Amino acid sequence: MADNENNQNNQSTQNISEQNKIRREKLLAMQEAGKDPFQITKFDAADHSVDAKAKYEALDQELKEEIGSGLSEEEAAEKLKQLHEEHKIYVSVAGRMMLKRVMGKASFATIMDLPGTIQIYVTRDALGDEDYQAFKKYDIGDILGVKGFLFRTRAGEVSVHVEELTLLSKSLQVLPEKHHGLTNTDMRYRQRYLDLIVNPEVKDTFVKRSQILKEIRNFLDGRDFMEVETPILVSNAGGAAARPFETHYNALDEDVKLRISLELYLKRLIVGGLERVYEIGRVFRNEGVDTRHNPEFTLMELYQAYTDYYGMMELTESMFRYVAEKVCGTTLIKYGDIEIDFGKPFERLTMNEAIKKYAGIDFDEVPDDAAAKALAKEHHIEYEERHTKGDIINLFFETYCEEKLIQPTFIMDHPVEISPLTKKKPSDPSKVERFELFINTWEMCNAYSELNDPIDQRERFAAQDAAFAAGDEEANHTDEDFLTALEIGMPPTGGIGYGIDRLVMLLTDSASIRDVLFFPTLKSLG
RNA sequence: GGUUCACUAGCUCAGUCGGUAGAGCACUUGACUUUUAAUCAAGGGGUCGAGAGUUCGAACCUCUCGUGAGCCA
Repeated sequence: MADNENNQNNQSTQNISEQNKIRREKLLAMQEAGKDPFQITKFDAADHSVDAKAKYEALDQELKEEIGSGLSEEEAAEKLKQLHEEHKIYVSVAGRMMLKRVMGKASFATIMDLPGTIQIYVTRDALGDEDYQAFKKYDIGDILGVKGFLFRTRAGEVSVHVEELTLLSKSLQVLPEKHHGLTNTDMRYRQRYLDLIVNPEVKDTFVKRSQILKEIRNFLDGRDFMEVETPILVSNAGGAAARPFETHYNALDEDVKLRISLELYLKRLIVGGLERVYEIGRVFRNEGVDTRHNPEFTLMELYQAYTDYYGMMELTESMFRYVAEKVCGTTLIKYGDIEIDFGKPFERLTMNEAIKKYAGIDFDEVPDDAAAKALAKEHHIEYEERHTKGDIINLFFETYCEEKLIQPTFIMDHPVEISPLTKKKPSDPSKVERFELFINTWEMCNAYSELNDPIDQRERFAAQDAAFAAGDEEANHTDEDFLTALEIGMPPTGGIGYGIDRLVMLLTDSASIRDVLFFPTLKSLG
């Protein structure tokens, strides 16, 4: 603690750059002159940059129509100028100064607000000498509030002719360079606020992320789903194959885990009679980081009573199509060099069909674990001794099929061994009623006809406990309360889990999950 | 976990063979009342990620460590 304070003191007094020192001196001078920007509490930012410009263009169009085509070009231009003088639009805009061009007694600057930027024209004549001199000292990065009227400059840019200018906040740090922005990934992630200021496409991505979530909620609302919230701190983190984070709850003197999925609590709510529920929430998996994994990420799960995985396929397909259409305005999505078509019906393949298609092996003809392992050895696929035929099928799928699945494809009917919470297929109890949706080789969601047989579920939990004992650290553990809920009785139910971050990556053409998380998990500095 | 790459001014980047640390933007001062990366003139700004080693001499070579990115598992 003491060390921390020392470090901070060092930063604020010693390791301060020349430019930052100048900014602090400017602030101090303003404060001593009784013009402390930090004492200002509000500004009536009635207009946004982009709306103001649109308003002017609309008026411009109207006035041109009024003039008609009777006059010569020169006369018409003169008349238009005169009409604009008579119909000034007054605006009040606030934002961060991003560019500044001082030319003696007149200046141009660009200020940026949420939707975009607008140029301001600041003159000594309109502001008076004192305010104009003050403006000349303002820095790029300062927050300004301006009031004035709109006009078009000689170069054609709609700008605010400023009559009143207020410094609303002083920036004491130098912003990154105006053309290249901030490229250092470490700094972009640690100081996302800077990234958002200087790299406009970053803002676009996160605006889109918010729209995606909104449209998912709209879609589910249209199907009578109810949004719910369930515990994040749990004693038994189940519902997925992953290692949990562990922590300690002092008041109960009990170790708890952070949830790795939403499943077991949402199903309890189906037992409770809520019929259609979903949750969009953060889950935590104690695993490494790469371009598609962050230890905390946003999962959506939904459960619908009285339907099965075919119902879930219909819902999934409709939802992806709906969200793409609403957010991107099209169902043809460009991601890097490829184009993904959400408009066409999604392909449906069973896992065994997929392996047959891409590896030429028919696992329906493979009799037992030993035969499966022999095949794995033959194809140089590494497996563990505890693996069964189902696990081997999964390994073959991962090796030969995933990389082929670019366009949206439902992979169905997984082996029972890798699906501990799923109903078996009545026609073939070695398989379950499950699908995963693959797009661009990524697993986008995972859905089941949910297992509602409490006796079968207890056996599956027992198998998971055994797997854990045999070294599978990602295995589930028996959840007695969940079993009690199933014993009370859960209707036949379809359920799905969606990785929201990957969906956002696809729809925003982002190469890494870190580009769709404001603050991705990073190692703390020294 | 393995491996490759990156880390130099506030930011983006050069830096030759190991021989006095460079540019653009930004900053300061001056000129400039319709600019568009405004322009022109002058000036200031560096713990070369950290530490150790080799050397007469290290941003550069070697080792260790830190952070990040990519690839592999």
